[in-house]
Amino acid sequence: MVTTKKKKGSVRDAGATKRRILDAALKEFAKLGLGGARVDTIAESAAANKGLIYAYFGSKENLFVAVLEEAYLGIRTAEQKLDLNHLPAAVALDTLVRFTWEYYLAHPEFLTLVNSENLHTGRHVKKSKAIRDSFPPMIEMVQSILDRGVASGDFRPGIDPVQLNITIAAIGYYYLTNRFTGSVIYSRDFMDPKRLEERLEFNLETIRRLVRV
Amino acid sequence: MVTTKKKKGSVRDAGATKRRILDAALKEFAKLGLGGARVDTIAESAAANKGLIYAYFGSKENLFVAVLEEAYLGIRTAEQKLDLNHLPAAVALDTLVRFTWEYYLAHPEFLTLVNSENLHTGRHVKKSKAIRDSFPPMIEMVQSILDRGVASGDFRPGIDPVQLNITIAAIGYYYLTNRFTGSVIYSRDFMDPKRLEERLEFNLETIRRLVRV
Amino acid sequence: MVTTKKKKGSVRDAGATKRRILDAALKEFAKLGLGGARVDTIAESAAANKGLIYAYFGSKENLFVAVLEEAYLGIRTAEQKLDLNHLPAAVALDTLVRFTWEYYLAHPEFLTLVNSENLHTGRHVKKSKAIRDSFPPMIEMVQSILDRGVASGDFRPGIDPVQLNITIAAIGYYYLTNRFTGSVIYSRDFMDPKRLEERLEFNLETIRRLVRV
Amino acid sequence: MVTTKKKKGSVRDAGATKRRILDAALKEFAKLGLGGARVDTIAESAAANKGLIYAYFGSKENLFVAVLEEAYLGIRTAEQKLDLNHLPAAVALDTLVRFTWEYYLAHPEFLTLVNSENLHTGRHVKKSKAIRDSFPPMIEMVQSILDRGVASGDFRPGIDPVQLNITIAAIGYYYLTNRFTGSVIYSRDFMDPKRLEERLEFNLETIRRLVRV
DNA sequence: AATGAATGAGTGTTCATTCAT
DNA sequence: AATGAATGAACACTCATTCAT
Repeated sequence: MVTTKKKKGSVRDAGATKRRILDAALKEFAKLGLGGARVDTIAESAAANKGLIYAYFGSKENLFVAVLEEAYLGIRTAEQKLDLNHLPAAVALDTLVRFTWEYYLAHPEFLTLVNSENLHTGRHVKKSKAIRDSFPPMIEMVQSILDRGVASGDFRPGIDPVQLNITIAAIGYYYLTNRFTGSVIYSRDFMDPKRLEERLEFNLETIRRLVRV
Repeated sequence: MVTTKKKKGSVRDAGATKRRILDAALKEFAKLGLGGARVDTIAESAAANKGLIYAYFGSKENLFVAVLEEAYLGIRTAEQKLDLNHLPAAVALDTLVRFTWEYYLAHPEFLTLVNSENLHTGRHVKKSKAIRDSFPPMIEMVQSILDRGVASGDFRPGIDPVQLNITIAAIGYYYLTNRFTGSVIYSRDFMDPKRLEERLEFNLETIRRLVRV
Repeated sequence: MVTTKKKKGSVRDAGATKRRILDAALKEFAKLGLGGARVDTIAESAAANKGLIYAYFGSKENLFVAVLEEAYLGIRTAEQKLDLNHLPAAVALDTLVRFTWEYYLAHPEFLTLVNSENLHTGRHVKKSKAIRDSFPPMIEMVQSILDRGVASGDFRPGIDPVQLNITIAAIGYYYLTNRFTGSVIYSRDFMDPKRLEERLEFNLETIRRLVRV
Repeated sequence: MVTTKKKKGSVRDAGATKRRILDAALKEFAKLGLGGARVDTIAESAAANKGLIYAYFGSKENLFVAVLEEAYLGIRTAEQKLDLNHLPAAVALDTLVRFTWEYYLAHPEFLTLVNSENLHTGRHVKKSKAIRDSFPPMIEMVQSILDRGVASGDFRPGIDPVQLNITIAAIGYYYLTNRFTGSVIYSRDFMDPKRLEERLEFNLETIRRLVRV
């Protein structure tokens, strides 16, 4: 039996090629934004042909949407795995704050992608039903944590889960995306491990105080 | 008799032309970032010749630095005018939180500029001594508010003014820069006046709770 | 049935396109020098897209180096074909003088290219190992002619082959590159066939007298 | 009596300003050729305003003509001062060869200017009656040297003074304008004092042998 | 499925020249 | 006589996209 001949690493495997393109695109878009990213660079670092990008995704912009979608689904999926509903409210909230921080730290591309998308007025996110659909469950989960905390007497009532969620994101996100200007302006290395630990603690305290009675 | 007006607004006044260029550049950079901004567009909307941009600023990048510098000094100057040292600590802190929020709301360009600068790893901010020098006094001011609050028994001790400041910025900044994705994702109009008011209140509460004993 | 011809001469043949670019570039650089040459003009007269020039050569300057290299190797190759080592010394030297003259006449681009390169202080020639390596064999050949001439009693000893070579080049080169100012200044048409013939004879005599005992 | 007020070194002295412009232009044109020269650079290094260049010379090209004219007249004037008619033919000819070499060495700008003018097909030289008129006397002088040499039995008859003159120029000019490519190609420093001396001797020998009986 | 040659509309930047003062 | 602000036409180079093979 004859096996199909290969060239380079490209195995005439549409799925694998698509995967490599998405990975390369994520890196490129994360590093340079939608406008700054170069299709040539993506093709090269995906060890794929430029034409394939157009065959599979149609345009640079569509590729960006695909990448953005994967990024949003990535964080949502990881979040769901936390299984916060089985934890006491206070622990669940701490876990969420910690998870958010650590996810951002491990996936700085996510932050740049979201920034880039907002620079472009959210034009692409609007198109993606997958992204829009991924959020309500998350809000519900936060709501449920809040409800349980109120029931247990640990949390004060009346907290808007959306506002809370935005704040949890904000205090991690801002520190990390603005780490470059921050490091210069405040004369501290924002990425020093000690500093990162310190920031996480500060954020945990911020959220604990925000919800407690 | 009326003095003869020249075509466009250009009256062979270098200062005025520079001003128009800076204003136009701020808008363009804010809307599209450093990479996405077009020198042609800036020239056109400044009613200035493209060559003049190069005569006065040397390069698109230098122009960005000039704009960035103005933007940073703008917020710093406005902040100083608050004269927070003459207010009771709790009032001063509320004022700072409110000011930060309102400044961001009134100057959304500032946020995009900072985002763009961070996309470019803070390369330009490093070059500007004016920007670096503008921050220490601000930190001192926050420190002084904290000190007074601790002295009056209103605030708990041991709060890092830098972390506090970052958090004050974060909870406003994040909501506003990510208003486009936010509006889609959370299915609410982030810019609705009611929502804005609500967010400001939430932020005030967040910071009050963070510092109190 | 006739095979369908593509528009222009571009048949998606990288080699052919490169060739056309080099040919067009040679003409343009020869006519206007490195600084005066226009990439657009080269692209147009090569019936190639401007982008391809950059894809293949990287920059205008690199293209110039490629052209310069071809030009130098062209004259060196033609010289080698003369096979002077099998001729009596005096004949060989006459042949070299005549060849040099005729090559310059047939390839005036070579002269302009070298002038342009010297205006740019030889910056590009330094980079090209191919050019540097092409000269030593030529000097050896001239040396060998001189040796044979001395051995046969026709030439005087002690002549530096490099100085001789420079002089052979000089008396042809100068007349031809400066033919425009020369024609005006000396009120004669430097390119008149009679005049050219006359100059060649004068040069032959100059070199014969220079080497004879 | 009131003396006119001055600003900088600019004395509101049309003559002096013109002089400074011409000097600066000579340097710039010599270094970069007509095409490569920058009007701004000339203005700056002449400590003159760009507008003045246009007021005095009309255009960059006219300025080039003025510079070219001065350069040609400069060498012609220096040549006349040699007063070769009072010297024995052989000495006069040696003196001319030596003078030509030394003038080129001391005024490398002259060579670049002439090269640039030939790149532009002698367009400007044609316009200058002053340049055209300066040559016939020189040819007559060479003719007279040749005549005296023939009469004294030192030189052979029938030598064309124009061809001789071209050769005298060529053997110096070529070596010097092509000193950059030459140094690379022949692996010797063409500007080393020893080498220069050696070349002059070689040239003197070349011309002596060319004219002798 | 995959390649790489080819395209055209930009993009930042430069520069000779003009003109109001 | 002198200045410097202003202009517009280039210019080298880039890049998303298309297409023949």
